Amino acid sequence: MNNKIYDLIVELCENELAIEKVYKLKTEGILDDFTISEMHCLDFIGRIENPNVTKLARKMDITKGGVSKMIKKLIKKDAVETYSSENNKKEIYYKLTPTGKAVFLAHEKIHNDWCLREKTFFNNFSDEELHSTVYILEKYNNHLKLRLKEINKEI
Amino acid sequence: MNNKIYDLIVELCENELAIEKVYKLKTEGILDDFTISEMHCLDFIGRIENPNVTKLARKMDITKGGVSKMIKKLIKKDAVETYSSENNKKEIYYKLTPTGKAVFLAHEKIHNDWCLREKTFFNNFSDEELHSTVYILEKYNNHLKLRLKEINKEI
DNA sequence: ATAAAATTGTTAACCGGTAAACAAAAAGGT
DNA sequence: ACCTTTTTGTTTACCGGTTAACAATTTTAT
Repeated sequence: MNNKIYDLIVELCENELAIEKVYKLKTEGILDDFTISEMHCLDFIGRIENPNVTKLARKMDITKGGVSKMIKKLIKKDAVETYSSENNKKEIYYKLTPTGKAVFLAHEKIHNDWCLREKTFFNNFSDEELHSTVYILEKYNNHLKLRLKEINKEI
Repeated sequence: MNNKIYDLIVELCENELAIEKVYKLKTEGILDDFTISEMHCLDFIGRIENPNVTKLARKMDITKGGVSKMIKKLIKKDAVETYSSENNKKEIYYKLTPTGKAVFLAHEKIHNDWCLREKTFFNNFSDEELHSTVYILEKYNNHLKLRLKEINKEI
């Protein structure tokens, strides 16, 4: 039994990845002018307080260089604009333009609809089954986080 | 309860992704000369019967172009060589050189060790908990596969 | 047998992201 | 106040992968 579960988890991740891969093909309207990565970036800009490249890189788990380039594109597409504080001339902050906000909202709606639909799937199971699964998944997530720390320490 | 489980699954995927991201940093020896993607490709070449670009692309779930370029690199690194059949002058097949086999085996060992270690983690749970989780994960994997088919049909 | 259709592998231009080097600005220690 | 260290954002060259167009070969239909 405990042999099967890990394989199922691996398969789960593969399935989620495959779905994310084709997901862009479903978007329409204003979202069609933006890639998934750009939507993702706009999403973070819309949620973080005074976002700059460094904060965004940390939250998005990609490099500063990657964020920097993406922001440039988003500015060119008129979805993002910059602002800065008076007492710090090094940091540059970003905020959504009206276009950016429209993308943010459209993307948020799709995401929420998707999550809702996925969550209702789990109504098919008994409380006991759900409880056990939540228990195991919580433990395994903690385990993975420890593993990640281990690997980072070893380097 | 069924609200929590989907969030845990999302988190699980993020954790697995984060681990895969840093994993390369742990390799040593002959594996150091190859990237994770190259190891992954060698793995498929070692397992598929008469692999050609098309078969590999299908199994690896990437494009033929992507495979074509990667193989070129692997040939240059002397990990892969080509062969062909007499009754088909269009298809090109690939096989591992001794170097490629060495990488294949080293990578396989690391992978097996990792899987084994992960699997033992689930010894910590009761049969009942494991049974429920396996049940739900199996159902959810089927659900995701259906979703994937749906999305592909819509396009 | 031959013409049309499908399949195979390659290439060019691009996308999203990385690593490393860099200049500019800020923070800290003395 | 001054020098050192740290932090910030950008850039360059690259990696892995995609899309679309392409030539070559094979398959299919008639």
